[in-house]
Amino acid sequence: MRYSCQRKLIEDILKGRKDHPTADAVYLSAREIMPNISLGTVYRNLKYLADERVIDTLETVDKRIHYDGDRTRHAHFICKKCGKIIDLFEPQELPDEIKKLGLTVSEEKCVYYGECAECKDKADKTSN
Amino acid sequence: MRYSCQRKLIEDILKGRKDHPTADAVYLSAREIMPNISLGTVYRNLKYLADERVIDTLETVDKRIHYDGDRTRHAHFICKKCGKIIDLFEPQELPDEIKKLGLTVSEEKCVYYGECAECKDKADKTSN
DNA sequence: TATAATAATGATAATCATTACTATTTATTA
DNA sequence: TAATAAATAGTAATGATTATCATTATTATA
Repeated sequence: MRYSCQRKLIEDILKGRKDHPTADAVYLSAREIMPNISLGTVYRNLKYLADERVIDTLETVDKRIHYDGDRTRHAHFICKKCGKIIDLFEPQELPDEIKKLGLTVSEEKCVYYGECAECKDKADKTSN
Repeated sequence: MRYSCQRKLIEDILKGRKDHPTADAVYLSAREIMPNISLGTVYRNLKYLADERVIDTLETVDKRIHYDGDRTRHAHFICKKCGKIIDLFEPQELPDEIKKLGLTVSEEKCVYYGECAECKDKADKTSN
């Protein structure tokens, strides 16, 4: 593994933020520091880092890949109204069927969709 | 909601199978019965049925939408080796944080990735 | 039942996120 | 330092999904 400054930058950007940016968002951040980094390099390295399990990916209904620099085991909640993604760190047990069916889990991707507290408040206010 | 024969066919196809086909696979099945149905119609109706919550969608690392005619609450396991998708019907509890953070969940999409029993067996045999 | 209103279709073009390609640059190794 | 290999920037290609639009089918209503 050859660590180019571009790859380092991309990893640092992702590790340094707590949200779940798409490749495009990472590209925008990267260009602030390295103005002529190319989008292809960002994609290539995000893919590379994900393959190497340095970062995680999050597949959502928006059909864009969201990247997650936090590899501690956690689930996600996505608000269908505002799009906000919330981390859920409390550990969950694996379904019993996993063991029964002889499956080996290497990755968990639990995503819950619904309405966040803020959007619920807003909805309540406007209905009065 | 106007129920065209195409929409009915697409719903029936999905309800009639236990796998998780992509739009393309549904299109192939549909053409066997209605040879000049268009791919656009298949996409349009799958989207429509998903929006109406008649069917479910499954977003995976392959970046294609998989459709699921079974709307009973269940999780999925995807084998990284053979790509097989296995339904996990045993109910799981929602993370406690959902309640604590005041979130309302309308949809759950839990996907586990790993190795299925068959692929594990094959790997064991070849290593001997 | 005929008609008006409108929703859905088939065919095709457009979109857009992601990947592949290629000449060039950069890093590593001998 | 030269040879080897990997990574980059820039750009073209890919491929799943959507949008468009003229035409057809479905539903409601007179």
